[in-house]
Amino acid sequence: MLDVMAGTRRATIGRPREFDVDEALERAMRVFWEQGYEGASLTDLTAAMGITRTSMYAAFGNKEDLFRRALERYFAGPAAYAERAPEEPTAKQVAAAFLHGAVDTTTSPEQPSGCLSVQGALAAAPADRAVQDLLADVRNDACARLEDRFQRARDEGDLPPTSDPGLLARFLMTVSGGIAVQAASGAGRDELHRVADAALQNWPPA
Amino acid sequence: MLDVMAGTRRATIGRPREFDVDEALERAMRVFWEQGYEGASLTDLTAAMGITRTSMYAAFGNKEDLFRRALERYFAGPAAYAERAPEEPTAKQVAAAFLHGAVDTTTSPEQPSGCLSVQGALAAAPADRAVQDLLADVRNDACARLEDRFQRARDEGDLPPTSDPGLLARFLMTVSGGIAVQAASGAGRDELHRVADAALQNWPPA
DNA sequence: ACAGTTAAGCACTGATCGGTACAGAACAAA
DNA sequence: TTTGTTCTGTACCGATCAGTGCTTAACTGT
Repeated sequence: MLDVMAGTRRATIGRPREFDVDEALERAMRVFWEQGYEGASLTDLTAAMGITRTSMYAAFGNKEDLFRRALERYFAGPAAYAERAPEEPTAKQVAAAFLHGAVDTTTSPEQPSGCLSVQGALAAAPADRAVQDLLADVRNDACARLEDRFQRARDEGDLPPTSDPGLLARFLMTVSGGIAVQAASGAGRDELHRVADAALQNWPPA
Repeated sequence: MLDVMAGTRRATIGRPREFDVDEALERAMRVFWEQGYEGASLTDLTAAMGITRTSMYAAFGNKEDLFRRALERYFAGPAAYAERAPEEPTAKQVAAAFLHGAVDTTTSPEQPSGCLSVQGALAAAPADRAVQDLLADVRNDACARLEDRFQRARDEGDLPPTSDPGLLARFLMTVSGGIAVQAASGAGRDELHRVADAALQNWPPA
């Protein structure tokens, strides 16, 4: 039997869902963001989502799957700066967009402090290795994107030939991770913007 | 009744302890270091310490007290660089000792990767607020010590009058926190030393 | 020998963890 | 109305959490 409808939204048969999946996912994302993967219990999550455990399992699979979806939403929304920064026209602008974007996202007054992927990564019980590996992949991808971008910048003369694209990328990842830690510890937005500026002060000239 | 013996070691009456408190504390510290405060269960801890739950409670109080003791041991031992760095003769040497010390401690092949106080801080269930506050105090103390040191350096002409001691201190805390995140994610020691050098490259001249 | 004191070890507590069985409710197709 | 399908809510599962009661063991002082 050919499944010609694969990928299309099937006509609604059965009882219709009574909650908004997107809205529920948004709220779950915030709980994970505030409490980390392990710190967020299903009771916390479903209470914030406004649905029962059963509905959550039916809609998202399990806690790990829910976290995956929440993480996707995080990088598509609040943390989109990480993927957009490499599109800036110059290497220095890429770096500035990356760091200042990190500050804005981790210190937004309307959102939890800190970074979902950093919070999640450091709550490290060996049991949740799958989640840790997922987060490690996300971070490595971001680092690789920056490195590729700086490699291109060097090829184009936007960075000096002596510069090290991998080191520059790792440096930005390190500072942005530190910004997330500081933000989670309560550091202020203005202060962290100044820290970001300080980190960018010795950026290689074009 | 005057307790003239207060503070002195009472003669050993009763059954003698069969384990070395220091050794047990060292092993507990490593478990907290690897797994964070919440991630380290009493089963994990006591198994590593080689004692029963009962003995742990009798000797240390409870899990939170044990963590406090482990944290003290951490900053007296593996993370002593944080308190020793301000003793360096120049501001730049202070900064270098702080960052490279962070790299050495968080990437030691003989010890867990990352930083105990960062790992513990970001596993944030609201229930353990006492532990989070404790770790926030520790971090703020370290930042204040650096700031005082750089203030003195500026007064002594070791830093230019235009430099901002608070910003320099916060910058170092941010980078060292980022180093801890990178180390926990598996970044290599040599690579992080290069990142530390990059962060120190634009340090204000004397 | 005996009382007093402290530690060790087993078995247990109530609470909470992630996850689920089951029954009823709400829809589409027949 | 009946049947099939999907969602909702309750009430529960075994496992694990931090923490303890109680007995027994090992020591000191008398």
